[in-house]
Amino acid sequence: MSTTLGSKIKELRDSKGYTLEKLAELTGSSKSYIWELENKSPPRPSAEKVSKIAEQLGVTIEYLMDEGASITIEDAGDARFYRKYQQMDEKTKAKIRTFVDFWDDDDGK
Amino acid sequence: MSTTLGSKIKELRDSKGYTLEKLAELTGSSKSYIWELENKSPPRPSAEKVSKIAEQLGVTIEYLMDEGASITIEDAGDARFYRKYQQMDEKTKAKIRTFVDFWDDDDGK
DNA sequence: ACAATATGTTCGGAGTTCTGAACTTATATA
DNA sequence: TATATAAGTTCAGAACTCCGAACATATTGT
Repeated sequence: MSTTLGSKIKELRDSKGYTLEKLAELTGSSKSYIWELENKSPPRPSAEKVSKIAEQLGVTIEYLMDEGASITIEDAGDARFYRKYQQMDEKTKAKIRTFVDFWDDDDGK
Repeated sequence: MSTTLGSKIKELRDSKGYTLEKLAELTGSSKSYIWELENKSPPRPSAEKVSKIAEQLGVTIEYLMDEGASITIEDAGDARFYRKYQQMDEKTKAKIRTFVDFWDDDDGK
C-alpha cells in the first residue's frame, strides 16, 4: 500500500514495464534523477517534472502529489478518468457534471 | 486571456482579493517568491508549491501548469467536480466512469 | 563459465529555487 | 500636507534540483 511519491512512481513505472532509462527518456529527465525520486527522501521535484511523469504514467499530478492517497487500482482509475474528463469540450463536461450532481444527490447508496 | 502560470496566479489571486503576503501565508511561501512566480520568466517552481497554490486558488495543478489553457470559470468547476467524484463510493464511481466512457466514444463532436 | 548488454546506483557540482530583510510605491487616516 | 500602514519589488545567498559520468549488479546469450 504505497503512499509516497516515490513508491507510486515506481509501482506505476513497473506496471508499464518501463526501465528507469525509458521513463527518463519519455519525460526529459535523467535516469539517475528518476531513481532519486523513487528512492531518496524527501524529494521536492519541480512541477514540470512531475507533470511530465504523471502524463507518461497516465495519472494526474494531484494523485501523485497526494502523500495520503494509497495506490489501488481504483485510484489509478480515478486519475485516468479525470484526465479523460479534462480533455473533453466544455459542453460535454457540463452535461457530465449535471448528470453526476443528479446521481449524487439522488440515490440512497 | 491569460496563458502563463504567472498571469493565471495573479488573476486568480486578485479575484479572491488576496495580497501577495496573504497568498504566501496560505501556501507556506514568501511573498517575494509569489511575486517572482507572477512576474519573472520563466519560473520552474516545485510541485509542492504549485500544489498548495492551486489548492488555495481552487483550481487543479494541471490547469495552472498548462501554458496553453486560458483562464475561465469552468476550471474551478472541474476541480470541484473532481473532489466531489473522489468522495463517492466505488460503486457509484464505476457507474459514472462507464457512463463517461460511453459518452466520450460515442458523440461525434 | 564467460562475455556482453541491460538495468540500477552513487556522486560531484553547475545551475536554480526560495527565503528574509531591506527597500519602494500605493493607500488610508488626520 | 504629513504620518502611518499596507502592498509590492529587489537582491544576496543558503539550500536544493537535476544532470552526466562512473560504478555496481542483474540478465541474457554462447
